[in-house]
Amino acid sequence: MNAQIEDILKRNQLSVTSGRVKILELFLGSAGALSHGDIEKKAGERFDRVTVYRTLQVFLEKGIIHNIPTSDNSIRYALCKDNCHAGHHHDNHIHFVCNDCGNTICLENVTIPPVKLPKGFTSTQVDVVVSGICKECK
Amino acid sequence: MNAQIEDILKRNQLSVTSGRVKILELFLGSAGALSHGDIEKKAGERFDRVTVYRTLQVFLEKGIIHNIPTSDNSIRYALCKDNCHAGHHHDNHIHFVCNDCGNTICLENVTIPPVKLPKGFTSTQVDVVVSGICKECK
DNA sequence: AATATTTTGCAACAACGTTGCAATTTATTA
DNA sequence: TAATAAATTGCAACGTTGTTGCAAAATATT
Ligand SMILES: [Mn+2]
Ligand SMILES: [Mn+2]
Ligand SMILES: [Zn+2]
Ligand SMILES: [Zn+2]
Repeated sequence: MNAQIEDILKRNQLSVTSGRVKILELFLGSAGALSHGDIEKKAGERFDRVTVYRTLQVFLEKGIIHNIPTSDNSIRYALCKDNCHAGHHHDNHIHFVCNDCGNTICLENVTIPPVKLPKGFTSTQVDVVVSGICKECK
Repeated sequence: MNAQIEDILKRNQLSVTSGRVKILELFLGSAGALSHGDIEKKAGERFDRVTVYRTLQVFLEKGIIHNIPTSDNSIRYALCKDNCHAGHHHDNHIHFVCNDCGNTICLENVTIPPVKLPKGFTSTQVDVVVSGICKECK
């Protein structure tokens, strides 16, 4: 089994189970972000829907993955590259959704631009989601 | 009946029906954005769920409202201030989600910052959603 | 007022998401 | 390694959310 995957799980005090390993494999092997549905399809029949829900939730809590807001009721998830922790992410990149291929990707090299809020507002997180045509589909 | 509301509908070649009027009243009377669920609750028992879905869809297509992406599977909608048209919005503001009161508001005065994309990517829309504590909850 | 067009509500359904609990799997201890 | 403790999984059952077809009702047009 992939040592990197085992390391991710152990580092986060999670039991190494076939379901979690499989889902991490999917993330590591995927160019873009994955929705719950994507994972269910790609994982085959082997895992119960509920297990996928619970696994994503745990990964999110531990800071192993982060989620990407959408306007179509299908949250996408992607691996955190940095050492993120529960509710304390260091990811600071924007996300791109291709209107052609549908892929959602992390643009790791494009940092979140500064946003000046009106007086009285404080911000804890800024999400930037750009949609358009990706490099591959151009 | 509110003349402004009738005007919005007529301008968009939509029949003036009690459901559409009611939903526009809700938007005009609300400080923040509304989810489908919010509208169903606030509208009372008077309208069928399906009518709310269809109305929001039509309003979206006509450019009467715009939607705000979220990470919790509950899209929010807000009135377009400018003269937006089907798939051709002029709104160029960011959105703020308060972690305390839960309100989602359009910050009309905060424009979307420029985002420099990697070579090969083209953008048609940029969504910025800031979460934190709002002016009221501070 | 009569007719044509559009919208609505209902019913039925599909997809998505949640919870409790017993069985299984994984981790820990001896 | 075997026994035990702890955590995870699958199942079943359920609730919520979103979609579609169609006849009835409302609205717009003549
Ligand atoms: Mn990302
Ligand atoms: Mn807005
Ligand atoms: Zn693409
Ligand atoms: Zn607030």
